[in-house]
Amino acid sequence: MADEGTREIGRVLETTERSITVLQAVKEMDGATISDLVQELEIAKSTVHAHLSTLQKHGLLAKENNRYHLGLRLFHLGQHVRGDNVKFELAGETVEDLAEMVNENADFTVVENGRLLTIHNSTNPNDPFKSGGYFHMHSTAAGKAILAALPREDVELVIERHGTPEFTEQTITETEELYATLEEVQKRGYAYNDQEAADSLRGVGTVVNNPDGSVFGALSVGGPAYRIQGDLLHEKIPTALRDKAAELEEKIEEYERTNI
Amino acid sequence: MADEGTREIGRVLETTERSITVLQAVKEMDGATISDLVQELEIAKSTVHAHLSTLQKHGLLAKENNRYHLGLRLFHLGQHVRGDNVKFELAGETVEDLAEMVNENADFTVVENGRLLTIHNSTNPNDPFKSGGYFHMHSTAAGKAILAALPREDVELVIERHGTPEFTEQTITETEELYATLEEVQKRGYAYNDQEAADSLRGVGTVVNNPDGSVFGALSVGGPAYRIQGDLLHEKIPTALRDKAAELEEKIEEYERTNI
DNA sequence: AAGAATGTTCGGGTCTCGTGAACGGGTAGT
DNA sequence: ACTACCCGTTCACGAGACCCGAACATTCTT
Repeated sequence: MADEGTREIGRVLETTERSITVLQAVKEMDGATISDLVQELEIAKSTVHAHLSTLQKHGLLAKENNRYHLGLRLFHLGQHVRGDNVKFELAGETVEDLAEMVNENADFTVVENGRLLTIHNSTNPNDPFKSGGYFHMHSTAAGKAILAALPREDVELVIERHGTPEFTEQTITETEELYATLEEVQKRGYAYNDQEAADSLRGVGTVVNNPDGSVFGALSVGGPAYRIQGDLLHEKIPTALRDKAAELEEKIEEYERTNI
Repeated sequence: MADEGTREIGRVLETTERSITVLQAVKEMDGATISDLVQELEIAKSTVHAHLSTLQKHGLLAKENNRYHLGLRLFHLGQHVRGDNVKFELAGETVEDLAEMVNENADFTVVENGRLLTIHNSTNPNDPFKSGGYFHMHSTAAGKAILAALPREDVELVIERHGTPEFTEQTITETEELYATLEEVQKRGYAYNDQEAADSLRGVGTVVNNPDGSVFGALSVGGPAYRIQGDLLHEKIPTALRDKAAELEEKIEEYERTNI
């Protein structure tokens, strides 16, 4: 579950990599025609065509009058990732509980390639942080909670790969300041995000560990700064997070004990 | 959105196809080692290794002590499919409304490669029909509602590709009987599923069309047979479905009018 | 109706993919 | 402790697939 073995991989197939590049480009352009892709990727038209055809044949892309979009099979595969992972299911239940307890939006996130990926969130309809989105770690409560639990060298790797871009005036962009903050987080047991990712948004997050002590992910609660303050921010949410994180870790431990 | 252009595709890249085959196998085996895959796919070990490395490098697969699983990037991509499609978002809202109206589980499904794919469902926690799953069309209310709206030749294609497997004693396995049922559905405006997919489960479904008249997907409501009966089954649910389907079609029409 | 732009098909040269065999690491069993 | 086995990883080479450019088909515009 941890982000293991990410460096130095054996042989790589260039054709498959190219197909993935095309897929990625279609995603980022929110649908594209062949000509769009030829311009964007600077690959011969016939080549792009072949990749698109192949991906379409398998449902990874869908074609709608000469525009290609991500295909529904990707949705199926994506749901499978989450649905067949008991630990994620348990985390989902915890998120729902947590959101109800504090009456604010809650979510569960994991690290993927040095960024935070939202696996579950309590979908108060129309909230901005839908599951499936990536976030930087240095500017979120969940991210800082996780970084504080990782060895220094892993933190360095994350920074090296994604930097510490500034999203608001509050964003921590200096690595020394970040390390200092992480030490505080470590002592406190949970992390704050005070309008560091977006203005007028606050959050609190705490790490969730695997039974073997490695990092599984993080639970966090967030919302508009005018609501997330005072007793709620400093007492109610941290307590709820602590309890629910401990509960989730227990559930995972029990599951692994009985099923492995 | 409709299942267009599925037949006869230009050139196909064998390397990419092989990678997709490996991905698919990992999914179906719910995680696999290299040796598992060698045995299953009958491809040289070094070849499997190269494909796995490539897929892992891009996050499509994840490795956990020599076992490969579907990677989190697939989850990200899958969410993107649904999240960036306004029509799906609108359908999601409709599903929530619908579930609340009738106080039973509701869902929205589309056709993908001749099968039904669940895009949204009203997640009463722990229900069995999570989104992302495939179902046969001949044995579900939503599937029959859609088939009834398609030209005969498309229905034939679906049957040709996936057959009419028998899930319960009630499943319609004879094509002639299916065609007769579809005509009834057409006249009635909605379809029933009386324990045809699983014992003691009933459902009602209706088609949702695009503004141009093509099929977009289907709304359906289902639950245990002891609850889904009498007035609820024959009046309340059909009425709610009709209203909500019409409402959804209007929203889509309005969206396309203002945004295209 | 003619032209422009875009999607699709086709053949050949080059580079990569697939393979079997050898290597290395870890585990179980004696 | 040692060995034998199993599994994952690397390597070199020949066969064959991929990438490209150009020609063809199709759709939309002027």
